[in-house]
Amino acid sequence: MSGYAPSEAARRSGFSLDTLRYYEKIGLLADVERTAGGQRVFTDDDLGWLVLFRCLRDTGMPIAQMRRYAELAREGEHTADERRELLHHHAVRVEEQMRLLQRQYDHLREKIRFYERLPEPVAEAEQATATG
Amino acid sequence: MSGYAPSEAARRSGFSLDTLRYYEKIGLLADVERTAGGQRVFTDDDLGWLVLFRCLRDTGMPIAQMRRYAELAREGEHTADERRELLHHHAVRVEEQMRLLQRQYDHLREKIRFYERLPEPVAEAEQATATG
DNA sequence: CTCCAACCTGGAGCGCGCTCCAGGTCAAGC
DNA sequence: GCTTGACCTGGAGCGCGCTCCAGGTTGGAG
Repeated sequence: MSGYAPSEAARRSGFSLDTLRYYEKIGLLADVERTAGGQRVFTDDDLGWLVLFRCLRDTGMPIAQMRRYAELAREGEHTADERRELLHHHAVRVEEQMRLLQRQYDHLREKIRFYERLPEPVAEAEQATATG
Repeated sequence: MSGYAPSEAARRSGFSLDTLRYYEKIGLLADVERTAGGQRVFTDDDLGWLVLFRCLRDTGMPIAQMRRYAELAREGEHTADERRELLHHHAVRVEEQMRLLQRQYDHLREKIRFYERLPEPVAEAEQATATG
């Protein structure tokens, strides 16, 4: 229920074993519990953090910022405002990222349409060059 | 009209001078014209390529693949099919990327809503942990 | 009790995409 | 003609986020 071997935590989180160890080493993941012999035992809470890190990483947050967030959370409830702001600020940048991605995707589609010679007339400067 | 100094090409393309030189060095940008003294003169065509590279890079295409595309284009018209396929394949990956980004953005928004304590009840496992 | 796969550590190395540097050249304005 | 800022080259270095390695330990199955 709550106590996963490293390989199981890796499987569930989608991070590699090395990445899990790395995240702990740099202080992103708080010190993970150990068996008497020193082997890691990941809790559901750890897994919850990993899900969050996956979310933040997939949306392009740098590790330094994730660590900042994690440290704030460890400091206690009084950092909630700062954490919310950090996430909000990140969300704004993700929105920009999404707009840019959509815009460039549209360009890409147009380029592909050019190759497929669909009847829609395209008169953009870019298409007029020999870049195709 | 058609003949830009390096600084002007950088300004128009949004790439740094170093990046422009780098792109030429690795064979991404074809050999750029020079003045008698050896200084680069970028053409409108070069600028068109840079716009394309910007598009592909912003959508996450690795440089090796961009170079492949550029080389195909230099080989001539008979590579058009392969180029179209390359772009199409990339577009598919961009679509996946957009879906993932949207999904993780939604998670992020939910997390932020949790911080703002809006009345909507959230019962996700992730929220139930101490990751907040 | 033995075996062996999974795990441990510290630290080096890597792949990507630039970015910076030293030391020298070019060219437009005065 | 001189100055000065933009430009040139080859090559080293960097920041990020892992990834791999050697050499040793642990612990569950048989």
